[in-house]
Amino acid sequence: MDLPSPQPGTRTVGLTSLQRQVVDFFVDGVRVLGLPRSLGEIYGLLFISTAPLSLDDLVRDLGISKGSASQGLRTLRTLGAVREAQGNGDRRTYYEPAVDLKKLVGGFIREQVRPHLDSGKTKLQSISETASLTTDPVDKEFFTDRIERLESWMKRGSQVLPMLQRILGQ
Amino acid sequence: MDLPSPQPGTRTVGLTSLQRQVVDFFVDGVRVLGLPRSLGEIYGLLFISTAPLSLDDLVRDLGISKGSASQGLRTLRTLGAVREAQGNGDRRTYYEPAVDLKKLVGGFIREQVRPHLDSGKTKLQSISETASLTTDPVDKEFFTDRIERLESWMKRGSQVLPMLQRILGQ
DNA sequence: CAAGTAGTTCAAAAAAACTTGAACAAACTC
DNA sequence: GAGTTTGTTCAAGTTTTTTTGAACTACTTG
Repeated sequence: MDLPSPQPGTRTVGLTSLQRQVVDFFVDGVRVLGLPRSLGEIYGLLFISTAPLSLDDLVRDLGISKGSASQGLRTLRTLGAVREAQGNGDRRTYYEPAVDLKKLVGGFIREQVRPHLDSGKTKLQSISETASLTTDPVDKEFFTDRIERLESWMKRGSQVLPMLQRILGQ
Repeated sequence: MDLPSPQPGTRTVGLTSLQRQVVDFFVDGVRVLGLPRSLGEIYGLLFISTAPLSLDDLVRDLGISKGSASQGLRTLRTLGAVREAQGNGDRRTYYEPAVDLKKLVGGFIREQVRPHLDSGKTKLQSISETASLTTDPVDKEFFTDRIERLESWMKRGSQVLPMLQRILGQ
């Protein structure tokens, strides 16, 4: 009744070769973004699935633990990269991928980039205060100059994000 | 003759509090970019130094190993984020930071982003070939649609990079 | 050219990040 | 309402990444 038992040492044995290739593609993709491998696996499989998948589907097909799947799905939901599929007469939850680049980029910016930009701005303020205590006028001018530069970097970063989202979104 | 000996368990003890704060700022910064902590430490210290620093300066002030400093400097050079300072009558090499945002972003794109985009495009081609073997016409149409979407994402990515660089550069 | 200095390399150690799985809570079913 | 099923949590285990440091190369200098 069961499918052929998995070859030991090999994960994602239940996948077709297309699925495996797409999963790999996204595993690489999320790695660039500094996100864990499992996110790429989950998103990738959803992306190339013709129907929504449940947590158990992911556990079985990807050969990952329930814990990984659960946490991965949560992160992907937070990022707006997956959503629950509607209307399948079933108790369990099925997921489908968000495939709108603008939305994906937006979620990434909101969750991963903005928080760092914001904390950077806070840090910069206290750096500025520390620098203001400098007594040597030559040093002080140099520090002020560098700090202004950092402030301009942060400002540009903030300006670029909405642009990025606009450019990438359709 | 020596400075007060370092407090055990604490690194970067040789730094002023301004230096420490700036180093922290960059440590956070490089982490977002998925680069190792030591790169942030090294770049941060160079950034807030009034004069170029040698490898030994970095080892002493940051409390990192010679190996880390050497490898970190190499990566930073590759990224175009530091360069050798000219004209100090001395055998050893002194480094100063590149402080032009355009150049920094350009180096990051060239070294860290482009290679992944390129390998992604290659992968996508072979995915496309695999999908073309699909017999079921409904599946085939779905796969084709998804792959086209990926292709459009990659294309947009490629288009955005130069724009980004332009927008951020001055 | 011997002794010293600057810097690199890379195997092994340490640290950080990710995944697992067992215990748990919540919701459903009969 | 006892027993399933679905999904979450988190401490412990595993894997991956980063750092260290000792051995080495290549200069330099007296």
